[in-house]
Amino acid sequence: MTSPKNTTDAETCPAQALLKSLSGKYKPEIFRLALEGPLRFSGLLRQLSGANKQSLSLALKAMEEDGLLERIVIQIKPLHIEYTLTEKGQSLIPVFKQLEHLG
Amino acid sequence: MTSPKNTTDAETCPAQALLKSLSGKYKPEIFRLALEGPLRFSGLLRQLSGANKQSLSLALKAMEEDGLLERIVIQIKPLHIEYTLTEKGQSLIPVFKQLEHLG
DNA sequence: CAGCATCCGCGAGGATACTG
DNA sequence: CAGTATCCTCGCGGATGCTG
Repeated sequence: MTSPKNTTDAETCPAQALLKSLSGKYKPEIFRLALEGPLRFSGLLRQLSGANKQSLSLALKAMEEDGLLERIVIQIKPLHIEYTLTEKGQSLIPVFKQLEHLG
Repeated sequence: MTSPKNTTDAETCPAQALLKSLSGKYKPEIFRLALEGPLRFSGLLRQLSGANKQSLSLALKAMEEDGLLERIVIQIKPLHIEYTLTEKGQSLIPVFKQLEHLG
């Protein structure tokens, strides 16, 4: 309320939103890996050293609910599931790189 | 190790260090208030709505140990104590404003 | 393979009482 | 006024076992 058109306002600042959506131990790294192509659950488990199924599952679900990732079920047995960046996720790539650059 | 002179390297990136030193519920706001002048304990307690003495005390001590704030005792009874930005703290003001601007 | 249910440990932060 | 000492709560993340 201090200034009418502030670029850091929550609604107008995608960095704000992204920062919130990526709050969590593995989410930033998951997002970064998603830049390189579709993700698989078991692949992530290996790449995110230290993560377990539970943590990973929760992180992916949260990112899906935040509209960052899309969950794609490939109907073969055994099931394969891919996670890819949504349109919204892709639109946030430049912001992500900015944040990454800051640390 | 991916690139030799990366601006996001911990040692070369003041944003990194500041982000770390300001991790905590009240520290960013304390820093911001410190820009406007010397801080007093009881004043902060009022301005940081929700903070209690314990939380504030720990935050101030951590920021002091991180070299951001200087603790100045004014020897009158009852004791008054002021917290001001150190040289290092002042040197980080531009970085702080950048981070603030991003959210 | 992918994911949920359950249990556990830890650290941040809050409430309150006591002290110099 | 400016803390310190305890105690408590809560959420994140880890470990493990079961299921489709």
